[in-house]
Amino acid sequence: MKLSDLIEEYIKDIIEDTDMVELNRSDLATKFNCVPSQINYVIATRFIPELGFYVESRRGGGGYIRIIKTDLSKSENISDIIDKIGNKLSQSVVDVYLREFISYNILDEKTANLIKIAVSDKSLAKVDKLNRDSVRADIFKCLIVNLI
Amino acid sequence: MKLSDLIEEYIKDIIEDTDMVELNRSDLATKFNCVPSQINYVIATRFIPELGFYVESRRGGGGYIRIIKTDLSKSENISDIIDKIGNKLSQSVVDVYLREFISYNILDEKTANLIKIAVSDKSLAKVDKLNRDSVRADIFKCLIVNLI
DNA sequence: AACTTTGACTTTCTTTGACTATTATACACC
DNA sequence: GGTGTATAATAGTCAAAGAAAGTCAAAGTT
Repeated sequence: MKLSDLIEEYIKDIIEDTDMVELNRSDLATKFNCVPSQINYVIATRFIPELGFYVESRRGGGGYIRIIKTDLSKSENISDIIDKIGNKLSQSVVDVYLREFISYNILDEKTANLIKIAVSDKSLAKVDKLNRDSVRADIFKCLIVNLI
Repeated sequence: MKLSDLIEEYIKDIIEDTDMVELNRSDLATKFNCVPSQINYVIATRFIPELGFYVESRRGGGGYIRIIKTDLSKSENISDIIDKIGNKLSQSVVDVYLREFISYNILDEKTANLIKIAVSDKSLAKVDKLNRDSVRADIFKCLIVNLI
């Protein structure tokens, strides 16, 4: 079995109980006798939001990598939805998606409204216009992936 | 290892009751077995005005460092809170706000989590770093205003 | 070709220590 | 007793060193 797979398994075993792990990158690297960046590789390829993982970290003394499992129990094909969304989104297309999600009971109205605000032009006023639709898509997808 | 976190926690424990602490820098440093300036570091990074702390001090004999917490729950209304937030926000400061909002029942956990994701570095990956904290602040404030 | 492993380089956060600034107190002098 | 001055007791500042984690591309595998 591949090293990355072993590391993945190791991490998932820990997460199983509490839906959360806090790793020390270099310790883990030492444990598996690999370079630290291998850990990043494993995380980047296996603990992605599409699979229901949320990752946060801190550098410096006492640093950590924290992986949180967000409950995916509902739909199985979020990644299909995400794929379809693409990497640019106008405000009006967001509305269409949200209405769709509501009608399929994927989201409730309150949540949908919150998302709408988060990705509105008002929220993104400081993002330059050329970039805005792709930032909007990022936030939108991040939210969808983590909410559904 | 995470000395600063310990010191932060220690101070916050004391503040909790009375919304105020008066510290003796060198005693505290001795207690935590560190150099006095570490205390300044902790204060400078964790007890900032954006988070509702006001710090005053005096040197010389009988000197002190006094940290006063200006309670969010005492804010008259949302606009006070928004004002306090300022126009730049790091991810970690967002976390602190969200925890605070939860503890004052201003937000429920689910909503807070959604906001956290909406303004995470992951969502904002395409916003260039110089701008990111101010975009984050915009989205955050927009959401707060519309949710509360 | 796609996936994995490795390593050099970067960025961020923390700890430490030398040096500086301010305030209180003790003591001398009138 | 008031005034000025030295000394001690604090706290502040800043930069260097240390401790993680992140990035990215080259090399290796399948």
